[in-house]
Amino acid sequence: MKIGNQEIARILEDIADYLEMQGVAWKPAAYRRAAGGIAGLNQEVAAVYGAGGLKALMGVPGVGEAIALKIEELVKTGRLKYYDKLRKAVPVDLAGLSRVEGLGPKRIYFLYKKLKVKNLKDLERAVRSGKVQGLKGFGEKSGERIAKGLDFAKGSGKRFILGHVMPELEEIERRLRSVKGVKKATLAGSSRRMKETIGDADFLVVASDPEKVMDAFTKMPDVSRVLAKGDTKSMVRLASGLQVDVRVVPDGSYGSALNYFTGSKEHNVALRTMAEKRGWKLNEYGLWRGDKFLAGRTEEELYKAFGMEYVPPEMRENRGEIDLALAGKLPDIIGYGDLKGDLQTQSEWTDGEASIAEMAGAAIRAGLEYMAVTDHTKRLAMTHGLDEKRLAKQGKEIDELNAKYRKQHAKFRILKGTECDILKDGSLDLPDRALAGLDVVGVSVHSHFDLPRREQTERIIKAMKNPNVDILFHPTGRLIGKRPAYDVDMRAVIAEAKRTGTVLEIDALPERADLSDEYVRECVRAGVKMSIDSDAHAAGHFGFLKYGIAQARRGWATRADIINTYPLAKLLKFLGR
DNA sequence: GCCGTTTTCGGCCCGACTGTTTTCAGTCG
Repeated sequence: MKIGNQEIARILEDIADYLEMQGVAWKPAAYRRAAGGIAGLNQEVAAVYGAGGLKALMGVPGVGEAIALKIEELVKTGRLKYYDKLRKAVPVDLAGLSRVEGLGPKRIYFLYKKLKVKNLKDLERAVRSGKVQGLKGFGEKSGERIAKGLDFAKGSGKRFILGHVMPELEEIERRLRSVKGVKKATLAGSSRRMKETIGDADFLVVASDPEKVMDAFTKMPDVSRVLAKGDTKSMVRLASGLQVDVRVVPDGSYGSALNYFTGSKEHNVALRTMAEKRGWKLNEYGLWRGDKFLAGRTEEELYKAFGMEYVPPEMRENRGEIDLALAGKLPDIIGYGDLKGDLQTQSEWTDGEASIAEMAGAAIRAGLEYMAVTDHTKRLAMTHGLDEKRLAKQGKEIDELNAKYRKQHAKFRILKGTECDILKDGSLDLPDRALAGLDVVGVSVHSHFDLPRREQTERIIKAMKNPNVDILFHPTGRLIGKRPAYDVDMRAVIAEAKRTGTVLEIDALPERADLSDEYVRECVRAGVKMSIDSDAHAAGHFGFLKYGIAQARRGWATRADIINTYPLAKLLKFLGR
């Protein structure tokens, strides 16, 4: 009965598609905006409605009276008569069919009318039997394209985790830069904004010979299909399934094009609206007053022309950054080189792959000054979690390593820590006397993910109240694409963190990215400190830290908000050690 | 259907690419 935000957003998207089939103007866009507004909410729609009724629903971006009434019906009854009626008239699997490349609402409707295609299975049959080819508007190529799109749609249509695809994207950037005649080549789009997941990737190129760029791009070894190849724009699908686009733009428009293709769409729309209000025009070719070019060679120039501070890509979501940039009051967000240490790492003492010495070596190479060893505790038997005795033994090994660093006059220091399990009742997996002897105590949930919200929240809060506890690791427990966050009242957790001085972690492991950017924002607002940790289980994992920093930047965190930007002495003082 | 320092009407981003179009529709980003 209880209906979630994603479900409501999906229904609104479906309604948009149905309206588009009928050729209705503007409404589809309105429903899609509302769906976006719902999907981006940090709170359950049902809770919003419960607290403030219709009025509160209308406060959601893109939701007006008519859509608020529909949401009310959905929340109250779990159904929507208007939607049921649309669906009955054209009973097709919209979500499935629209994942097929080249199929939008109009063609889905057409195929339903002509061939009674309702889902991917029907479509496959229709294409195989050659019924699609020859229909008005569908030729040989269309049939081929749909057949190929089908294979892909059946498998996925999913989003990609940033940290998983970034190495390949960086490689493509290098390749593009090495093409003869290329002056500039840059990753744009959501991956430049460092969103935790991306749907596709965009590159922008300035080149004297665009054709060469297109040839090189479409012939890269990891390209599985060329979706389009033109003079200024090409699109390919990689073997991984990721779609990558490249555009060649004139040098004089590089900044405005980069801005345009970096997005977000919402940020760009706000900029464009601002331009229009001043009687200017902004597009991917530049900022114009009539025929006069005002700016656009670089992004810096563009923002300056608006009288704004430069807005870092990670902040471009139209969540208030534009007003702050206009006022010259953008926060000085943390930079990619600002971390001095890492406060969550695992070693071969439990489920890590490397010895403490090897991990420390990698941390030093990553430019860090300290690293906490935080192996699991005994409750996680499958990782050979540490009990009090083994923890003490591990402490000796760390003392010896630190003594060696001191002798070598190395600045590096290993901190004794733990990732102590929070048990079902909120008590901890190690006795207080063991925790008291450590430099840094992290706690986390690894079991009983399905407790009811109140119980889960109270469990976590109880652990935070233990005076030995410094950090709550991966606070919501989500694994992107695999497991949702456990049901926990994060507002209450953040409030408790403020009260107890508990640090909330931004776990940088790409599939965790936990806290999310929205929660980082709330912590910044609440004055709750955070740490950015790699959760490294191997020497190569310190590279994840940059994704954690990105998440912090997307949440507008400054160095002061992140405790492992502090030099060691200041950190130890903060931890009360 | 939404929204508002052009506010209760009249706008709403629009350019590129593809296929099959004889001048443009559909899709995508």
